[in-house]
Amino acid sequence: MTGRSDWSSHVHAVLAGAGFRRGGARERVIDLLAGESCALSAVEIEDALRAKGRPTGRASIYRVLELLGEHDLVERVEVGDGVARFEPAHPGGEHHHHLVCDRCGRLVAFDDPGLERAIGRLSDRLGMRVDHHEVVLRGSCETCG
Amino acid sequence: MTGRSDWSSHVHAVLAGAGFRRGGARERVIDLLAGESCALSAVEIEDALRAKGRPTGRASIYRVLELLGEHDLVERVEVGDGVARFEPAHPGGEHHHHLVCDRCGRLVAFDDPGLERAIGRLSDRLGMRVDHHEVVLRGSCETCG
DNA sequence: GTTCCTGCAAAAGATTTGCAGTGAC
DNA sequence: GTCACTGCAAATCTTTTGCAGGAAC
Repeated sequence: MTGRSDWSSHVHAVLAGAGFRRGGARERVIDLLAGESCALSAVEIEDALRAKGRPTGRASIYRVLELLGEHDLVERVEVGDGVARFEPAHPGGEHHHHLVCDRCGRLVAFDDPGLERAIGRLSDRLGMRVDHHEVVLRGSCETCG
Repeated sequence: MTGRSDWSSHVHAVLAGAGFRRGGARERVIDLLAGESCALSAVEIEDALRAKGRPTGRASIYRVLELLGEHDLVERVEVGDGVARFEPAHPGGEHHHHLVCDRCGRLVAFDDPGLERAIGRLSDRLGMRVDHHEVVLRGSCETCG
């Protein structure tokens, strides 16, 4: 299992290797994401950073997320409400998917080896290169039951 | 298998049953979607209708899509480019998923019983009510291979 | 000192809403 | 005749871009 500070070090290593400098906004976004296990939108990141006394321009947040995305350091999650969310992408490849509660809007993460196997078999059957996949379930969470 | 005109009749029946009147824009959008097997965005619908000599206000298109969505008559598909796409939702429940080509952006539809079974088992295991699911694969299509 | 990074403000693109006119029932 | 449906225009919301100042190296 890949931990939080591992991800942060990995990110810094990849970006340094690609010749990028460090900067305040970048560090703040990476720090925040490293401490979150589930996906956050750009606005949620902005609000969280402001609440922590580390206000950061929204444009910078989008730029950091774009950069991280280009280097496969974050995973982009869209659940159908018109907002993109981002979460740390771990180099080992382990990942989870999401259930969206239709009543309260909450995002619940889960993983399922059987689902991963089914997608692997499907990729083989399709005969196309499949780099990435995303599964979104829609229903009601435990609280809203 | 549920055919195209079946879907159209189903839509009209559901909407009439819910007390909605008919109107030009609604008919035009329903007609168009009934003849499409894969997902279209609001702008693509607008362009297609204009090309057919049946121009329709974009706001009306969004309103029709919203109405159809509320009645589970269309399925909303988002593949990560910031645009919502819509396709007919068949009452029988049969549906397909999508592969997005990262090179040309093309949307390729597929279905896979094994994947559906895996999702069914997963839903049972989670112990939550799962009404709906969506799978998006990302890779390269046959043409871009 | 050069070049990248940041933040503000403006722009772009998708979607929603307000409102007056038209059409369905 | 009433009330829903439509289309335009304006507003809203998310995300992107331009640019000037500041920071990393």
